[in-house]
Amino acid sequence: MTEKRITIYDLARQLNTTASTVSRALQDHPGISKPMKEAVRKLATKLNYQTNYRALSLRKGFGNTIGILVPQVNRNFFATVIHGIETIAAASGYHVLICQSFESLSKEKIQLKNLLNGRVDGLIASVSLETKSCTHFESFMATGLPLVFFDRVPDTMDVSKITIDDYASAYKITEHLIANGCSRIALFGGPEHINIYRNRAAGYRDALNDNKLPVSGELHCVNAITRETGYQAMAELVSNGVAFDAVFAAGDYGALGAMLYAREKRIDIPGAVAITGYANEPFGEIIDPPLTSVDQHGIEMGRQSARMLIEEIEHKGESYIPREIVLRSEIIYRPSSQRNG
Amino acid sequence: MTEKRITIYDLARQLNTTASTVSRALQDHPGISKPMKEAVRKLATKLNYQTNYRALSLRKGFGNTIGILVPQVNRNFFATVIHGIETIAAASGYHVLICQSFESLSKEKIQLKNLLNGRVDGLIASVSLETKSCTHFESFMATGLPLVFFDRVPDTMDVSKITIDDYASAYKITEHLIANGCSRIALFGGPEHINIYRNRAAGYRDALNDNKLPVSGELHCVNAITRETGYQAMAELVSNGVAFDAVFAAGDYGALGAMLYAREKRIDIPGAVAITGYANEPFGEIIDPPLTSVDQHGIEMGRQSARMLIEEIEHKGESYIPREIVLRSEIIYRPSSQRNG
DNA sequence: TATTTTTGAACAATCGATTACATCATTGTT
DNA sequence: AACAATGATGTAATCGATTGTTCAAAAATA
Repeated sequence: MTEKRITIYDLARQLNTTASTVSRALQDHPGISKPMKEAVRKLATKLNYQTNYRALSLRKGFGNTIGILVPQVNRNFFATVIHGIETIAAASGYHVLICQSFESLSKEKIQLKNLLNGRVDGLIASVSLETKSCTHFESFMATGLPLVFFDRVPDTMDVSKITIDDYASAYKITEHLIANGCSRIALFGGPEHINIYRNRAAGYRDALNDNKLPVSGELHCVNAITRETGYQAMAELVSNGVAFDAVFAAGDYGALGAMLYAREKRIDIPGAVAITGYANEPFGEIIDPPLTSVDQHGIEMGRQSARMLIEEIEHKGESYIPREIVLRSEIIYRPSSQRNG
Repeated sequence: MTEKRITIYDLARQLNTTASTVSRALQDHPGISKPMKEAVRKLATKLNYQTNYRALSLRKGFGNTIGILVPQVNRNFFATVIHGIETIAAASGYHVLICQSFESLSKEKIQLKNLLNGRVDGLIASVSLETKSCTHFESFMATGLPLVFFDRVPDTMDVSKITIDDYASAYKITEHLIANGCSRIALFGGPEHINIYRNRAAGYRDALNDNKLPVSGELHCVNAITRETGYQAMAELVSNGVAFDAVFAAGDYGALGAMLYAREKRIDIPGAVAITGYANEPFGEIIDPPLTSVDQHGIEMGRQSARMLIEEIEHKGESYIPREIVLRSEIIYRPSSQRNG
């Protein structure tokens, strides 16, 4: 059952030569004669020799593997980013190791510890909702491993980051609601220690201010980015008798909760309440009415993250100046927010 | 910048002892004195020593890592199974390495090659849609690494497998459609070299036969499991003037395509055409009308897969008899298929 | 033919851990 | 006082690859 793995020593023995010769032959080293190379290769394929990654990476000190740490893979945005990373990684000869924090700080820390034990040569990460302090990421960096953040990035750290224009798109989508006749726009926000939610909230507020609309506290639902909290936030607005004619949700799932509540209570969308989301999850196109949202160009974000990280990995030793890239997002206008159309 | 990693040799040098003592101290070996253990541990934490996974796994011959190879992580079912696997893996001290085939045979082969190079101690897999022959999985097994398949499993291979009762649930859901007055039920199938689609189709056919309903070729849409192909299949049925009053889709995305076509053409669901899906993707609850589907208990499937694999890993050497587990699925009845109700 | 150059392959160190075995000092036994 | 038992470390081999150095034989040159 447990058949031994073939090693270069096995090959060497059968060919009456040494492991070093076998190793060089397999690498097409110039110092090895043609017939020897032939013989080695032939035997290697015959015995289905596979180079032992563990030995190789120990010897070389790197393993051509990049780690990805995301809150959840079961979100279209993250899955898409991963896809983008994989295309670039594969093209550059890197493998990808995916880990999830499930939005939990403690799990994030555990995953990070595993990763830096020599499993990866660099990391692409997006922090969990619970992550306020980043000491664990700092000790990851202290080991000298390159790190690139995307989307949810800690702003206290001096690392490469890639984000989208959260502020600008939130501003723009809020103005879109205003243009559609909304003046009392509720904000379904997320934890503001996370850059994206802070920036989206800021864009929303500034758009209101610039349009001479009041920013009201009762319209600010602090934690409403899941389906459940979105539903609840909507329910509370209604039951508290708060007057509002739109919801700007900082995430699609919060918007979904709002829509489901509206459906249940027969609140007309967008007639009574216009709704917009954020992330352009696929269900937004399916739901009735289809949901206006912001596409974050996940594939591109993934590609750029991977390129940055690989560059850092391959220039290791030379001091690398962290870069920050901000991608332009795209607002996808759908019926949930358009009153005249 | 590139700060050297601390090794046990560094610790030994600073403590005027040897690496073996340090190693033993860190493992709480009984032969090491208390004060020495204390000193080692203190220095280790002070210098933030991390054991080198590459060296460790080379030495030990295993790395406490299990690989997962799935078509896509961006499917609720697969993401859920992965979650289930992770819970068990974490509890047993294993890490998880996730890879995607993106439904492509060639990518599946590449991922598999990477995995067997000593990166994992065992693999949990579900094959891609393109996978007809399994020689690549056989050569994975030939290296002696344990392998467990779930859901989409090759029936030619003698390995542990975990599936759900596709046949039974398809039979039952077809009878449900019949009970709702449907007699001309279209089958939106998938490639029948994949066990699950073959079994679902068989359950459908047998239910029709047992209820004395004809199995008509024109109602069998061979490849309709994506949103696009589902849409197209529906369009073709209609444009070919085929009489049908229900769709049993072997996958939720095929059902989604059908529903979107129906929505576009104002075909009443379930009045004119009743529709059922398979996999219980979350959008099924959101879409209007909500979609009847089959829940596959992904978490449980993941848990059991992980348990089986870990057991095989830890009993390596002893010859292991492959097991097959069939889980009971659950039909989630929703309005898309209920005419009286 | 004697000497130098080239060629092809062997030798041995290394990566960072673990672990069987050897060694030494101490304590206990008779 | 002689000897065994114990406890605490050190020595060295090992996992499977890579690679700088060495070395012998063959080829080229004088």
